[in-house]
Amino acid sequence: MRHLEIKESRRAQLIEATIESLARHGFAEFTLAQVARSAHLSHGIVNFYFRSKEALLVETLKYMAAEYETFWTAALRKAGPRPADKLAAIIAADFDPVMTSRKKVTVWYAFWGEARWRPDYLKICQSLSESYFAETRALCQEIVQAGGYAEIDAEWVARGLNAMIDGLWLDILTSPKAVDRKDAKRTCLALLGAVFPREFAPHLAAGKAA
Amino acid sequence: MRHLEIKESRRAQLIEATIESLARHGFAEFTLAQVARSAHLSHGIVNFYFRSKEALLVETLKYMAAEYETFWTAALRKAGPRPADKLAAIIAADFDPVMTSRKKVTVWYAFWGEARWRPDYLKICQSLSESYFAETRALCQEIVQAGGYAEIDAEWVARGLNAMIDGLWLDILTSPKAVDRKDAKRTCLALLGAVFPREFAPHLAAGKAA
Amino acid sequence: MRHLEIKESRRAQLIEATIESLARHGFAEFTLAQVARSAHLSHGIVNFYFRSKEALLVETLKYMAAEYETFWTAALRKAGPRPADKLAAIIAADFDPVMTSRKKVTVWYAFWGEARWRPDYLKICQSLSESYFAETRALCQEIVQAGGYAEIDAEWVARGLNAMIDGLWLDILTSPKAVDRKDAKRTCLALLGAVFPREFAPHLAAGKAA
Amino acid sequence: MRHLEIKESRRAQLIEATIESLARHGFAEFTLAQVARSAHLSHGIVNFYFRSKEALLVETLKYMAAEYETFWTAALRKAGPRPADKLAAIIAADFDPVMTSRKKVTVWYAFWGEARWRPDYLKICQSLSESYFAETRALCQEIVQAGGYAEIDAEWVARGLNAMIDGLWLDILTSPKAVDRKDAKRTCLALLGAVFPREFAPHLAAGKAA
DNA sequence: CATGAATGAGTCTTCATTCAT
DNA sequence: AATGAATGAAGACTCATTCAT
Repeated sequence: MRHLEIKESRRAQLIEATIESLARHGFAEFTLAQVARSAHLSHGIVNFYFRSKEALLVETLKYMAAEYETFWTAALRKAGPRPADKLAAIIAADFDPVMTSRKKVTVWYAFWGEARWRPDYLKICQSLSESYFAETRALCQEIVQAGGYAEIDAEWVARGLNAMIDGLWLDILTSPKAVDRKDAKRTCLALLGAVFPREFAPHLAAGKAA
Repeated sequence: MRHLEIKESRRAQLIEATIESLARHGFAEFTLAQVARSAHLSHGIVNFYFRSKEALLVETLKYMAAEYETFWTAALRKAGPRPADKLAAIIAADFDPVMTSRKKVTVWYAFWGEARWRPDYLKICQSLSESYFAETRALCQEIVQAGGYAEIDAEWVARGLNAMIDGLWLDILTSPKAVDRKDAKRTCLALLGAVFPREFAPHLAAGKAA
Repeated sequence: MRHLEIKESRRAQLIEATIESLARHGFAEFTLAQVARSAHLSHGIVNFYFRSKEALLVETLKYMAAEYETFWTAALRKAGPRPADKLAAIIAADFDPVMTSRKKVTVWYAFWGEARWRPDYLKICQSLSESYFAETRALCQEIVQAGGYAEIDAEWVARGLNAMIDGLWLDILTSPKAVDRKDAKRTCLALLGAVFPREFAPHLAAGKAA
Repeated sequence: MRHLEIKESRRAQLIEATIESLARHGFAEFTLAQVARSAHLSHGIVNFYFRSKEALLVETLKYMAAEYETFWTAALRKAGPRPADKLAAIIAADFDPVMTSRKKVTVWYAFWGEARWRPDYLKICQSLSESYFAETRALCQEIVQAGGYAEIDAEWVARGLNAMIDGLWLDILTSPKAVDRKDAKRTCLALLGAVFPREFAPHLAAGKAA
């Protein structure tokens, strides 16, 4: 293997270990020693592949953002042609157990928690948020126009939907007994069903049947 | 002043300094030295009033939880008699600039971020969440029954509303330019308006007029 | 009560608390806060009655030295007229449960442990040791001369006896199950019996009978 | 040099520095910073090689116990075949300037001083004491049986001898002008000479000649 | 490439001492 | 005379980072 490949594979290994470590212990107890241990590598290696602890964390966040963006846009492509189907696909993706592992989402929220004070994190998180919001807003607008919901402001529907998804994930993480993925998905669809009854009736029915 | 009063006032002073410190620097850079500096006291004093750093943080969270519960239930009492008015009052309280200062909410989310890994925090946060959820669910159920919305599940409305409020606060904190308190409140009322159109039409109209 | 009397009584109270504290926790965990607590007095009082922590400890040691000297010379006075009786009386005093409480002896050895590095302590301990040694040596010399033990060096008998007493106390303190006061006393008398058989036969017999 | 060797050599270096530090300043002023300074290493290194200050002290004590046991049993092996020779060899070893440096013995008594309150230390000290006592008692018993001293209790002779050695070491440490190694050794032999005159006459004569 | 020893800055915590009340 | 709040120095311990091997 070439040096560059080794380098990339080691970096990936350390990023995975970082995710693992953050998920298991949180930011407060996150140390490079733990990362190294979790990656079954020596203590000093981390500063060899990453300039600093901060750099490792930023790279990890970028890695997760790219991964998330990839899988979310893929879900969109695979969805049916109608905007409602696309919205439903995005929601399904957000609560898909295969794609959004509990571990990953835990780490997402750990980063969100710190982002307030770290411009680096904030920029990455905001950028992801914005593209996600832009997409859902566009879809809502299509429905509003095509469905004759003139009195509805697509902006708030998208805003509210995004907020609800974020909030539900917090519920799943902190009160797993009270809320699970299926509940969360159904709640989001119920919101859309209340706003766009004609377009989301079938999705709602499917959600209940599941 | 009596000793007990001094003691209480110093504790409050240090708790306020803790909130200040957390809001300004986040958990990652939170140190007792900063707290002491922010309270204009010597650093040795903190361990005189609180057994440990952890104890100070837990007391701070308890203090905030009590404060929040107090004003939230007060808002409920002052509200009109109809369930919809009460729900609207709760929402108004959640986004009231006087009651929920940006600083305090910032700190709330800092604690939520850590709560995943700290049973102490988790318990306090969950308990607050649950009583809040129980109240909003009860109000939604009243509306469902009184308003003839037999097909609507009050549980998901309350769950979704709570999640949306949490999510909107995150938006306000991390994207203050994109979302403000007024937007957030209107978005919540729009959700309720979509679900319970008859009861929330007036609130919506008032929200838009504002 | 006069001020001076209060002062003396408080000092005595604090010295007793110091002994208590040292016996219970040793030097390593000895703090003024503990002393105050043990004396049921307020935290700041110690530095009011003693210039410093060190001063309190030195005063405590002096207090114990005076007490010990008093009771040891008293035992000597009460003893029979013959030198062997006097020696036996000293030994009996050294292992008398009423006069040498386990607590006090524990503290004695705590001070001895530190004395190596504290000239203040060393002086007090040495002075006590020396007067004790001088007395026992004189008694041994009397026995040597009166008993016709020309070949015996009274110096080493006294030295050895003193050393044995010290060593036995260490045994009692650290291995209470293996050695008790009675064993210790009998061991000392056995030494004397081996060296001065005629004079100590009766004491030995009494020791065995007891 | 291999890593394991470095590790062992550093640990030994730090243990030696601990002994040095304890001997020079005593327990009361023993700090990790001093140990590091005495070992010419940075202060952070100590916690790299030893989990905690306590662990370093326990390891130091274990190290000294092993060392002492080794040379004491070696002295026994090298001694002549008769029990009296063996006893004399043990005593000689105990006061041998090469084997029991003043520094080491000082530290031994520092540990003994703390042992009352530290189960870890106590166990190590007691275990050493006991094996030493068992050996000397066995030797005394042999002499009693072979020498026809039916009336003598070997147990107290051994107990008294051990106590005397401990006590004499205290004298050497605290009153070096009054007692030295040679005095101490002669005192012990005189005790044995008084108890077992036939066996220890030659040792006594040798002691006086020296 | 990789290791892990070494460093030193930074943090929590304890505690003797001071001092206003 | 007594209290206990307040200070600040000092120590144990952690950990990111560097560097020789």
